[in-house]
Amino acid sequence: MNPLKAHLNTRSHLTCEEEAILVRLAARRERVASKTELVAEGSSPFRSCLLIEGMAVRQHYLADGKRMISAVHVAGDFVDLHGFLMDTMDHSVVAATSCEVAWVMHSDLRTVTETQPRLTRLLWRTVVEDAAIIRANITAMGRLKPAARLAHFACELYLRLERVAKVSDHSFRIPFTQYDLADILGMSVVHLNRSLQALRATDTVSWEADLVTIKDWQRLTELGQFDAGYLNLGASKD
Amino acid sequence: MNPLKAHLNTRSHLTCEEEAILVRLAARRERVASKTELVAEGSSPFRSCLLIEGMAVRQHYLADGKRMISAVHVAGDFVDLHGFLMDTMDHSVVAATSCEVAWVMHSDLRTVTETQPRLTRLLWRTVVEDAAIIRANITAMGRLKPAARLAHFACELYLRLERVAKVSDHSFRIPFTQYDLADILGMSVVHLNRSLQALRATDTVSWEADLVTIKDWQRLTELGQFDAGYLNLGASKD
DNA sequence: CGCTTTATTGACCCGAATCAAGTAGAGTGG
DNA sequence: CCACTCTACTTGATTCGGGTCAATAAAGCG
Repeated sequence: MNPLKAHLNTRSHLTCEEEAILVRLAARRERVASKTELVAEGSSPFRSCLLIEGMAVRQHYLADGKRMISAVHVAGDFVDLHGFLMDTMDHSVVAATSCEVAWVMHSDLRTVTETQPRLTRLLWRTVVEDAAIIRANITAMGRLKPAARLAHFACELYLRLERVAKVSDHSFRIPFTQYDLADILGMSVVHLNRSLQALRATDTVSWEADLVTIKDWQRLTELGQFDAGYLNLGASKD
Repeated sequence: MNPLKAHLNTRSHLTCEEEAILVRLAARRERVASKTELVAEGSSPFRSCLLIEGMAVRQHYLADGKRMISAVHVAGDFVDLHGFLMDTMDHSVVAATSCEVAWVMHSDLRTVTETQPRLTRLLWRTVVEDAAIIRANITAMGRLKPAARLAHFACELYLRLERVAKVSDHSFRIPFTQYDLADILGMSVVHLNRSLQALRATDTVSWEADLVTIKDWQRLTELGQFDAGYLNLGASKD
């Protein structure tokens, strides 16, 4: 339960009652292997997946077999509140590492919306945050050069993982192969590889295998034109 | 009020009480000229903007002066529920045409969340929908060729405008200059122009000035690899 | 009727996809 | 323990898409 609490607590402090409700919601746990499909495309689920531990991606295959990853999720993310409100999923969610997940029944979420307005707003906000993240990625994809996009991606993940205590000593793990990264950033593997080398050459970050270490945050954010504002880590309205 | 009702009614039928509440929420009307900034970047608004009539874009300027448009909004869209839940805006919203807008006080929205769980879910859902749209655009940007992206964009806007009765006889108006379109799709104006010509050459759509007419929906959707699923026009859960 | 904004075209060149090959490490089985 | 295979990463060569620069129409508009 901790990561979601950590996630929500960044903004408003949860009351004891709210914490208790979250714990109860997330009681139904499961550990799944990497590459497990957590939410299938086209499905109409009756429960939503909350990531407790590990990372997952939202992905979509095009008719011509190309894959695009539209979002990356970390511990504490309520991966498919989408499914709670929409009837069918237009994409699938797949575990990128071994993950611990909690399955939250939609009927329980519904009860929350009927009885816990403040908690409802907090959950609603996580969707707004997700949207802000995707929007920032749109901007990055449309207007940044590949190496800058990689820098932006590293900055974003750094802060998101920090919030749930998954970084230590400026280092964190990105469990993606270069094929995954290419599908996240919308480019070819070959070019991704070269862009990654270009990024390494700036000496702002060390990125070997899945271990990423920030060496110069200041310059890295400039490179990626990264402005943390959209992650809204500050105080909340509620 | 009509467009939002039309928008929300596509999924669940609103009760009379809920309709009445929406009408009251949106009582504070204003007409603004094209290019008016409806929501400023960095602001922390106390009210949210509901588009009654016209179109608007979410945009963001990068440090180097480049602009990216991350979303397009049409009549009936609750343009910045974002601001209701987050503390500051990371981008601005600008009218793309002359618009009629309604200003909804956050305090009133808050009351809705405390007393109208079903309406709350419907509003929440509009945010989820927005996210789905942006995600589809990420996929399009990352993996589709420019002409296909234009086709995708036309398909999406067609269905969204149809929902609020803004299309007639397979035609609708896209009030964007080619500079705007370039910033929406993340490419240069010159190339956008050429891609548009390529799209016209397919004879699936007529696109002259701001008037777009679908000539062959079937082929246009194939071209843009457009699958309407993500717009979730079907029945709702609630 | 000038002036600005928008659309279009050509020339040039760099960036990025594709194709193809080679290397390295991890796991498997004889 | 070594050959075999698979996957991930890297590199080079080639081609083509798409950006930039520059110029010209065309169309509003004051």
